[in-house]
Amino acid sequence: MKDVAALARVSLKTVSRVINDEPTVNVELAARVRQAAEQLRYQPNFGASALRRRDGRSSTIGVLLEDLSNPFSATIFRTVEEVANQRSVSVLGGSLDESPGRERQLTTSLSRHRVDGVIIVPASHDHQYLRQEQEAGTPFVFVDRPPSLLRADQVRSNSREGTAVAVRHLIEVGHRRIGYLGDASTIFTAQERRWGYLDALERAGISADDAIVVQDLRTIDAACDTVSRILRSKNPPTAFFTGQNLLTMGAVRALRGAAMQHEIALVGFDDFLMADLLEPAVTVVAQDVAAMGREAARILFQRIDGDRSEPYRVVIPTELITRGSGEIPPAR
Amino acid sequence: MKDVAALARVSLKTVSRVINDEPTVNVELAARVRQAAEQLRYQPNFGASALRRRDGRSSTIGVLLEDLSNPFSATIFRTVEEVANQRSVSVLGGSLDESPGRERQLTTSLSRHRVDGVIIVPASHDHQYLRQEQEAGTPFVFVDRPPSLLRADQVRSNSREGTAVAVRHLIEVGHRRIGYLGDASTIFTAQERRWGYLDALERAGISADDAIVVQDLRTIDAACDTVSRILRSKNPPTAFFTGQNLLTMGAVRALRGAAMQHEIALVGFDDFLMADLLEPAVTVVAQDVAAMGREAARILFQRIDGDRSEPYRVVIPTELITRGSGEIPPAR
DNA sequence: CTGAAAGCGCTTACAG
DNA sequence: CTGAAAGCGCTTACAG
Repeated sequence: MKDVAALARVSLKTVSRVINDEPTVNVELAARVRQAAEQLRYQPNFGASALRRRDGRSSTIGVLLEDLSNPFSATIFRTVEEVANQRSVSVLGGSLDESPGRERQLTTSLSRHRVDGVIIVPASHDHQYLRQEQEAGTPFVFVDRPPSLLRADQVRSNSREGTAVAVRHLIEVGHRRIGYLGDASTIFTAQERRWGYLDALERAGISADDAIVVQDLRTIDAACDTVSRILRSKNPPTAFFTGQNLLTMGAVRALRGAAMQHEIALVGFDDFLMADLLEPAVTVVAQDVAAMGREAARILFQRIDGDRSEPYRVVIPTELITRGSGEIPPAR
Repeated sequence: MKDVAALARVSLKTVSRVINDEPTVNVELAARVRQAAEQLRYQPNFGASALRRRDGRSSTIGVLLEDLSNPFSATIFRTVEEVANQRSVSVLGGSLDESPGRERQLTTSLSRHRVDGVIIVPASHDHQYLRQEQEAGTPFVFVDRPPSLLRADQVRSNSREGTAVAVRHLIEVGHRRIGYLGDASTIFTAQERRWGYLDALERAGISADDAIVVQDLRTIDAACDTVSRILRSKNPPTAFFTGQNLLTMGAVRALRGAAMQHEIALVGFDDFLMADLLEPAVTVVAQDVAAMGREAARILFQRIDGDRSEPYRVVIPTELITRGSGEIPPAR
């Protein structure tokens, strides 16, 4: 900037004015500054500018997700990025892998970078440690899972109702014995979905059987093994509900392995690429992940722009997509 | 920091020493500083520190990808993030969507953030504009596609050879008429794969037929439509090679739609989740995307650490995974 | 409309 | 081992 000022024969302050598009600059001087900046390929230093600025804005936000390499996380990142880019804001991304330790680490790192706001799919269950930062003016928007012991905005799907609808669908097809596979029970949505499953059973007067309700499954292989084991048990279910993408894929694999894919019904939570090309095509409860990301970004920037109202609590509806696997009637 | 110094009754400089783990600090003073920092929940300001530091390091790198929401890009981001986190470096991510304009925009933004280095899957074909930045000390590592008109490190798969191996495989199964579907011909890897296809045909003395070689296909739907159209043509191929994930999925859909999936062979470039669960399971040329990301990150940090040697050119091998669809013999 | 001085939070370079 | 002064690149607050 100093060099630009020298080359354009103006003061530092005038260069600063031109760079920041302040209107009160003589057209001729502005042109001279711009030409000098061009010639020197001057790039303003965001960090230095943020340091002195009144608002201290860094033009950076943070997005902390479960795992950037899974489609859910990646879609959230992408939609947030889209909104951020319209405002020339850059996005720092990080994966928490369900580790509260990493959550602490990465939020600390974001705070040292003085990000203007954070979108987070949290791994921990106690967010009091964010209070200070929040009160200092950094907004946090929680996605997919609510904040614990902290008042903050949240955006999520109606997991419980969505699951209940799906399980009710299986019941309507005639199933009375429905297996359930769920993710780690520490995860909010996993709990919600299990509740939704129990809601639907209860409404139909069916009592749950722990032998066919398995939680804390995290991978395709774990789900595959579990379904295989249950299929070989004394009184196997006639249908399965799987609480997450990978578990659905694992169930597909197990049913296929047992050549039962056309006899045993299956509904999964969350849609996935190729679900419609499997045989049978897989019936799912689809979440609108892009909408979740967009909403979260919208709220975050609203907060950054000064919105100080009560915390928002946005619930995005889910949709049952019937494709075949969920419409297989019970054999008996 | 000022407050911490006041509370600990030491100078600014001493606080700075403690924060940066300089060894020459009295143990007692250090303890007092740490306690004060804890009490005030002091978070050092990376930006301010970078501003004054000799090396000017921001502890941030940039990763510019094609589209964070596709598995290839997401995997690269994830593996880079992994390496960066070990060094407490944060990662700014961005999607270019094959737009040279966005590439300019986002590299400019990264430069204003004074990132310590950039990993990029480029969209443009002229990277001279990065020269100045590069000479000023910001290393760039190109992934999946080489730099143009710029000397820089690159990490990519052996697309051409991998494709040739796959097409040769189809020829060995007995196919002489093999359709080809490729991505936008502006993309380096799309060109490479087409060359690999032509290499294999030539080696077998088969002349290519433009009627069944289609490029510039970008989506599942486009690939599906194209395959459907070709299947209805006068002289359809007995096998297809698809140059990319989405195109493979589109081909699967089209073959399925025509109920030809067990008659017409298919090999796709790049593996995808569920490929092994389709019927028939899909034979693919798999790239080791995680290895590409890891290598790129490794090289980037080596450069950041001062490596000034000649540009690296790393080629990661691909692997043919036979699963069934590629082993279907021609009907005639 | 333009500029000289001060200061953001930190580290450097130096003196003690 | 510790600290007072200067300065990184920028914006603020003020004077002209």
